[in-house]
Amino acid sequence: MNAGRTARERARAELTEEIKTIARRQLATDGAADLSLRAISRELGMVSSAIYRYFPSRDDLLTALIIDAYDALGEAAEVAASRGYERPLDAWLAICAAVRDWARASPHEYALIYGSPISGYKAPQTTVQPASRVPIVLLGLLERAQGEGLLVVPEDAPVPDGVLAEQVQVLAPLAPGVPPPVLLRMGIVWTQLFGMISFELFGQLVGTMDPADAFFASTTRQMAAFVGLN
Amino acid sequence: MNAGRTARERARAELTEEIKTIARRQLATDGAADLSLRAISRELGMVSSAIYRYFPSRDDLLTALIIDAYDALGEAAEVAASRGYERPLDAWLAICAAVRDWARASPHEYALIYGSPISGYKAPQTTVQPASRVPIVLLGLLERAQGEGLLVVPEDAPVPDGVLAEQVQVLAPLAPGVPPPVLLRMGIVWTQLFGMISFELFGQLVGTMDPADAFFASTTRQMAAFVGLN
DNA sequence: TGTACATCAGTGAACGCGCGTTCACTGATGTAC
DNA sequence: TGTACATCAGTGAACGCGCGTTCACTGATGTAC
Repeated sequence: MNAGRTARERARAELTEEIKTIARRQLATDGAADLSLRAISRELGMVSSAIYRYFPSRDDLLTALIIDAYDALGEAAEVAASRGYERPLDAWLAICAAVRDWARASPHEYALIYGSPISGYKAPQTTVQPASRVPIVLLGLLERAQGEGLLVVPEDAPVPDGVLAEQVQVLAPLAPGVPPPVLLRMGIVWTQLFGMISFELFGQLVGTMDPADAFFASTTRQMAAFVGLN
Repeated sequence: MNAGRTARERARAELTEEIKTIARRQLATDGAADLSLRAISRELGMVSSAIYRYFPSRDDLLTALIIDAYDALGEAAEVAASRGYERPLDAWLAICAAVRDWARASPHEYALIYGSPISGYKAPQTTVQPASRVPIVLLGLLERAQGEGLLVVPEDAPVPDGVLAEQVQVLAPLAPGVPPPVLLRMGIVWTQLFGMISFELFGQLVGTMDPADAFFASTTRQMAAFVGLN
């Protein structure tokens, strides 16, 4: 391990991580808009300009945090998916739970990627691939269920046509063999999952479905049936 | 009109509105976190301390904007609901479209109320009632459909039990006579609606379902069936 | 193995900026008699 | 209707704070011969 890396390279990698760790902690207390390079450097015990050796600007640090967040969430979903459940339904429930658990454990990182856009910040292309990990997991699950004959296309699921049919086709390569009506429903259920989690974390469920454990459990089960996983 | 109001009172009401209008415009360019009383006063041509005659603090201005946003959205939904559609299904589609249209026309006000919480800001109780207007409209629609015999409880809709049953009961007074399985599904569909709109506005659909018109239309139709409106 | 040079991490000072809020004040508007 | 007083809108200066970014620099680490 660390073969061929100089002390300088190791120190650099460590400090880069440390900066991100402190930034994440700041995120948790102040939110993304108040993320401050000066505050980070203070906590590091360094002069403020030193940060610029590691991140060329505040936006670059934000981008790194966003990518890390998508990756952490994506990995949580992938881990849940590969835990070897016999029934795709159980894998589905596990993935949904993993996404929610990660969000509840890291609410500010969740808000960073699924909350309101940050003013003045434009996400670069590099965030696209990490952002797609969860959808890919979900489509992969459908694909597997379909292959095992455990996907029963719901009778009332409409076949998309027109523009929508084309848009749904974009998903097809990630789940060949899964019929378009199911792909469309996965899109719906995908927005449902994150909508529900956002409502829970952002306080919209207070007074009704909060605490949301029971609501979440029932909903993910119903959504499974909605896409044809039984 | 304006009976009994002094010139002072009128001027005060007008300036209060003007401050909020400028604030909303600032929201649209900079986001809520960057909302600045000094910038508003500059645009008003007044000295920065003058704002304090109208809003005791920045947080109070934010609260006013939040309440206005909830009220504007609530009213849009109420107007759509009372347009006299024969079929509850059409009223449902109209309400969903009205919510989306308002959100697309006022994306920053939408983000203010349904986006990430604003750091350091704690919403007071006064926002609760305006926030409940959309859910009340949706429950009222179910109630009406039920009364007209146009609500067909879906066969596969599970009856909530345990904690969930109690939570669903909180909604019951707003839609007496509507069976618990449908109330629960309305909760699900409510999170779906806003999840889908947030994804559209916050850029999460880019690359797949964006532009989202077709996706939105198909989804709201399927969600109507999901709650039993046909 | 030792030396000369290049690379890079971190310093410290500075630039130019913006913010929310308080406070004593002037002068206009409103009210009571 | 006119006067005396109270209310309130807006001023201007100040307090105390924080920010991102640049730049010339010192000194430590790494590399080539």
